[in-house]
Parts: sequence; C-alpha cells; structure tokens
Amino acid sequence: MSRTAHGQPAPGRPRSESARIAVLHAVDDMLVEQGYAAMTMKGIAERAGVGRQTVYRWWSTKAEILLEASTSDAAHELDVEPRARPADDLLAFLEALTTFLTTSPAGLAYRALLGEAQHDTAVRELVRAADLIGTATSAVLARVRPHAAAMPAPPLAAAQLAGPVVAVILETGVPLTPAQLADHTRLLLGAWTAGPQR
Amino acid sequence: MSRTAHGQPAPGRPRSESARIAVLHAVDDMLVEQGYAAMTMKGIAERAGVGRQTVYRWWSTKAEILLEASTSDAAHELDVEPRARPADDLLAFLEALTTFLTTSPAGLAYRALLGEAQHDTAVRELVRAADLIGTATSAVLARVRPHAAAMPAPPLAAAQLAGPVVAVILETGVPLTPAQLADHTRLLLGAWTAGPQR
DNA sequence: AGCATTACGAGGCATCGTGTCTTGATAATC
DNA sequence: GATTATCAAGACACGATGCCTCGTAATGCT
Repeated sequence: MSRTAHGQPAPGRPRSESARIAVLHAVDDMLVEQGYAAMTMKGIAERAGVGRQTVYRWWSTKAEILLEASTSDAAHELDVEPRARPADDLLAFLEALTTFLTTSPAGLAYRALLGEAQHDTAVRELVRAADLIGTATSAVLARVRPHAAAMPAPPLAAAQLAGPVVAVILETGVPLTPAQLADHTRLLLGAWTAGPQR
Repeated sequence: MSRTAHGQPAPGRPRSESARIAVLHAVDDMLVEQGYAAMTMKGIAERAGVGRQTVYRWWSTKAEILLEASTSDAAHELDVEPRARPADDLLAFLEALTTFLTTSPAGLAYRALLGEAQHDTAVRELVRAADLIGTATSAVLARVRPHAAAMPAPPLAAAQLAGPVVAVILETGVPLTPAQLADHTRLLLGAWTAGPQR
C-alpha cells in the first residue's frame, strides 16, 4: 500500500486506514453510477462519509484516487489465461483489452485518466508510471516471442499489437470487431513469424 | 466555413464575421501560449476583445471552438506529398503524424480534444465526426493499396498503420523513434504485400 | 434616407467546484 | 484521567461557468 505521492501522509499515524478504503470504495461506486466527469472531490468525500481534508491528506487530485482505485482491477482483468497456440493467446488478450476499455469500470477509469493526461502533465506521469496496458501486453508478448522469430523489440511489438485496438477505442469509442481482432492477430503473427519480407 | 454545431447560429446574420475570426485567432494563440488546460471561455472572450455572449452564441463549448480552430491546419499538416515507393509514402505519413501530435499546435489541440472525448460524449461525437487522423490515413492507404494485395479493409488497415503511433503518444507522450517507425512500416507493408502466412 | 431588427461589448449575477482553514467531537497514548 | 492528534463537518475566498441585461452600432428592408 503505497502512500501515493503527496509527500508523507502526515506525522501522526492514521487513526483509521478505513478512511482511505472508504474513499476508494466510494470512487469505485461513483464511477459506475455517475461517471468520471460528474465526480467531484466534494462528492467523493460526502459519499465516503469523510471530511474533505481527509481526502486531500492522502491524494492531491481526482486522478490519483482513480488510479489507485482501479489499478489492481485493471491488472487482474488484463491478465489473461495463457493459451496453447500463440494466435489464440494474442486474440484472447486483445479481446480482454477491448472488454476492459469499453465495459469495465476500471477500464473507463483508465480512459478518463488517459484523457486527463493529454492536458495535465502530472497525470501523464502517473499514467505512464502505472503503464497498465504496456505491462499486460508485454506479458503476453513474452509468451509468444519464442514462436515469433521476427517479432520486433518489446516496445514496438507491444505498440503494434495493442496500439490499433487502443487508438480506435479512444478515437471513436467503438472497438474493433472480433473479426477485425482476429484478422489483426493473424496478420501480425504472420509477419512476426515469417521474418522481414525485404 | 460551417456554422459548427450548436443548432443554427441565430436567425439574424452576423454583423461581422470578424468576431468569429477574432475568437478563432485568440484560441490559436492562447493554445500555444498557455495550453489547453489554462484556457477559459472568459479568457478567450477577453483575449479576442469580444463579449462572452458572443462566444456562446456560436460555440457551446471550448471543444467546439478548438476543433474549428485547428481542423484545417490539421488536415493540411497530415496531407503529405505522395512518394514513389509505398514504403516511403507510409513512412513519410507516419513521421508527419508524429510531428503533428507532438509538436504542432493543431496536434496538441487534437490531443486535448481526444482527452475530453474520454469523459464527454458530446466531444466524442465531434471528434469522431471530424475523424482527422482516420481521413488522412485512408488517403495514404488508398495510394498504397494497389501495391499491397493482402491489405485488410480500410478501417482495420488504418488502425494497423496509425494506431501504434497514436496510442504510444497518447499513453506516454513520447513518440516512436524514426527507426521504430521505419521498422513498423516495413513489417506492415511486408505483411500486406505477402498475403496471409497461415 | 429612415426605421425596425439584431448582433455586439461590457459586465452583473447565481451556481458550482476547488483547496484551505477552523471548530468541536472522538479516539489513541501516557 | 490528562494530553495529543486525527477526524467529520462546514465556512471561506477564489475562479470558471452560463445566463441575462444594458446601451450601442451595424445591418436589412422599404
């Protein structure tokens, strides 16, 4: 349980860690009930039954709370069961990624954070440091790499695999279809397996 | 010069189109001077030497103004000169896209809009309707398609080409390197040319 | 030219969110 | 049982929003 950023959380020890947990639960609930835009620091405090100063004591922005509230869920949802065939492995991951970004509360939170990151440097650092999608993508790629001799280095390969999925959702809100995901993995895996075509 | 959304801009015709232009110029300037986050409707009006009501008369949100102010610049910057070889054509486009998203004022505006779109449905519709990146990408792909027999249908192909570039910038703020862009185009073009590897 | 219409700049207004500060109650430590 | 410090609650100043009202000036129609 990191103390988040904000410096140390105060000299005295927290009388109740439960205040932190109440806030995180409140944020979880409010996110699905009213969405990110309608969430306010004041509203979070009231919903959590907590003083406003208590919220500010541990987090300095909505983004920090949201990230802490959704990180573990996100990591769990993007950690797909390995499949025997590489193509199935990649496809299962991309489908999980799509579900995450379009329907999961944690995914919606992540998209909101990604949005804030575009005009707030501090949030950008938070998102980059968490790197939820990059980490999950790399895990899958590590399993597939032995079967794909021509796969580029991790950063580019991860971008090639997940980038199209992420970008389309961020730009339009509508994900690639399962058929498109299948075509994408097939083409990419083919290129990674076959080697450069000069 | 479209009248933007907002319904009709009012029954009477604009006494001076110059008010609109002043606002658009002010937004352009303020975007580079203070960034999107610091921009306010009040500030825009004052900077443009215009009453606040005048701003609200023609645009209902900051996002609408920003989109109108940067659309033509964006389209121009993403319209790259065709190259003889398909690989060069794709690479030149991706480099232009990278420059656009990381250094151009219009590109920064577009990223800010993309950010807002993640928690504002109305903005999402605006961005989707404009579809600046998708349009530019499709134009390039149309030139390359004759040389790439196995290229998927336009929506997927566009996502495969531009998605990784866009996603990495949105997620980290740091673009793919020129070398990575070159590797990406080479691999993609190879896969599109060679056909499915089953 | 003259009149009605309507946008215009300026700024007041209520409302809301933010982040800080204060208060009185409550729990932990000695 | 006294001291200390956290806590919930809410007051506060500030800034942004979007609406509304002025008096003014430009436009369209006759």
